[in-house]
Amino acid sequence: MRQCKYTGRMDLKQLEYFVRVAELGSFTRASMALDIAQPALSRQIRLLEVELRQSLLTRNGRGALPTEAGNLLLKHGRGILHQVEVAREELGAVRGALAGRVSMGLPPSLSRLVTVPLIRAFRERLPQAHLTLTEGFSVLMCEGLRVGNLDMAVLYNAEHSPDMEMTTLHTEELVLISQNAHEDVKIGPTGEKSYLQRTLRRLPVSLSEVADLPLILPSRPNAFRILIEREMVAINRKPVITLEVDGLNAILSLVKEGIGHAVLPSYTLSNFDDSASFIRRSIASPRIISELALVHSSRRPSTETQKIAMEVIKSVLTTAMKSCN
Amino acid sequence: MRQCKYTGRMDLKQLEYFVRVAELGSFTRASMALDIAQPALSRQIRLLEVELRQSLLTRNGRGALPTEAGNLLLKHGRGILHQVEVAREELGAVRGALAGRVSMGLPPSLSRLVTVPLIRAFRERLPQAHLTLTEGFSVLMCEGLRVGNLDMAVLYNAEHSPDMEMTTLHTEELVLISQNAHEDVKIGPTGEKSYLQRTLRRLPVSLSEVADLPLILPSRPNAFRILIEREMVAINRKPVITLEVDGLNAILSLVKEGIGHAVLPSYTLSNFDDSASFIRRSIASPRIISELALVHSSRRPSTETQKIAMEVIKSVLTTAMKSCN
DNA sequence: TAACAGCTATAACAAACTGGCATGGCTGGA
DNA sequence: TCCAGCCATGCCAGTTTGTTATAGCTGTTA
Repeated sequence: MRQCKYTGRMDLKQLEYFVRVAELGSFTRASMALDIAQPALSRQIRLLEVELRQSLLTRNGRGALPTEAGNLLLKHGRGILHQVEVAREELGAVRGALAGRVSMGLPPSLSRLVTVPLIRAFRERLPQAHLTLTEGFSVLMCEGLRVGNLDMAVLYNAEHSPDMEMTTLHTEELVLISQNAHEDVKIGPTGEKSYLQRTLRRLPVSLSEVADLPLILPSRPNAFRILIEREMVAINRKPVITLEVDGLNAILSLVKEGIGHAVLPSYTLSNFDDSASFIRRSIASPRIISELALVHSSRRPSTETQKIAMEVIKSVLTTAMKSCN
Repeated sequence: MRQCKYTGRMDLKQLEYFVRVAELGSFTRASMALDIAQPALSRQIRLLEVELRQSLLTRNGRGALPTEAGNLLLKHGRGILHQVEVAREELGAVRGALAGRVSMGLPPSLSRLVTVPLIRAFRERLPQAHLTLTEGFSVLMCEGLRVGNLDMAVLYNAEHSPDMEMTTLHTEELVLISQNAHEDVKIGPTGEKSYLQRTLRRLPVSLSEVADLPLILPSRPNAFRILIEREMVAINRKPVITLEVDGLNAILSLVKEGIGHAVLPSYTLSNFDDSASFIRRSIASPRIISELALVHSSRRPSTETQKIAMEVIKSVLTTAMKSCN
């Protein structure tokens, strides 16, 4: 007669309810969105809290906000629900052609370069499918992959992990990007005007020379930043960081003003409209190699649609890279 | 009365059941493993098949094998269940260990006194948590609290506000701090050498007397400055301000040189290395009471970690105050 | 081939779960 | 101080889930 061994296994329904409440910040609004009565919501959330033995939302007179634990569950909950959605769609895909949803993460440095061709190629190859592009920094992307929010992501210098499967898409060396100074040159301590004016445009510099220049770098834990610092340490130097700026456009604007130099993959200039304002010099001895990889979870199966999406992003990136060296 | 808009949202329970049956290749064995009756399993699987509109298992006389769709769902189901497990584990971890981050603001006058014991106590009580200490003046702290930069702050004479919740930590009267003049005394217009040398060390002065002395005060809107001026106005006097200096060390250095006198809580001397160089006199009639309060936003909910952090800062401050009167 | 052994499906019933409605209490704002 | 908005609680009804008993099917074996 007894029916339940464990009363209250966390339920997809509860998870969905919780995510909605947390997102809308209110039981009442969520109850309207979910089209159920508010007390039912209150109870389901309460049950979830009881099962997990901690409160997930702090209620106040004007709504509810997630607690720390709540935020954690929110992340995972979104991921889980996304996966369920993917599974359901793939199972239903027998009838339709290649429908389904793919959520993909891209680093901001690539977004301008590949977003449009990517979406175009995607539309062509998988017209029935639904693509979600998310732009963000590596840390966020990894998190998204881990909890299941993202199906795949393009990352710089991703670390190997048993949970993640990765394919290298492209390797590129970082270059020194400086102001293209027409008149007065005050680029760095070593900059003699005539020297610069004549040969700067293509002359490789050593990393040690770069260490003398005032740099504008993204703040940690940005992948480029870490890479540069690591290489500098290897030659017993430290970068002179004039400014920490996150955001490529901002960095390049500052470089254009002559505030400092940047060290980036050269194609990032294609994010910027007037690449004539800049000088690119390759960095030799040692070269700084940045690796671009496509990463996806090895714990979760890829749907057919996702496999094709991976092919698409690969080919788009390859051609995009070729077109701008 | 109607309860279900969509009857049969694929359920984690169903998913788990299905995975077990598929893995064990038998309803009966799975029913034993799951510790439920076999007919219950049969029905749940059937419901799943109905919802997904395809059969997932081919039953034969000796058990059941997954169909093609079944294998697909098996892969996805395993991934989803794994993710749920991860989520549950992480939430359990949060519950046990108090992780989280706390950012706390301190007035500069306290920093030297409490920073080290505070961090030590914090490490001990909340080893998992991340503490950010910010030192700054009241105005900045208030702003930080308002915009959410800071979770809590220790402030002098904070004004009450509906948005802020405050607990008084300590009340202390301000004292007159002067140069400990061994030889030539030129402390003030009223300073007779013999008088000072004999009784200065403990003799209370009246506020009116203080109003005659040349003072070194912080510039407005410093909390002490405002407090002193307010009290002076109350007795119809105005302070004689020789210098406006922000920064305790600077003020005390100047006092040590005999440039003027300072009016501060007596424990501020512990910021300074050689307190022997100074004379402290309490100020009587009226006493100037400075109130130290712990303030945090009443808009935002406090996490458990933050609550504990508040306890920690309270106790650290209390013991620190006791140790230097 | 017929009986058997093992497995799954169905039926009937009980307990529990979920949702709806009415209501109460709290909080924040006018 | 009152009012409006929001969440919690109590209670009821419909549905779901599990249990037991039993029937039907399949492959094996005598």
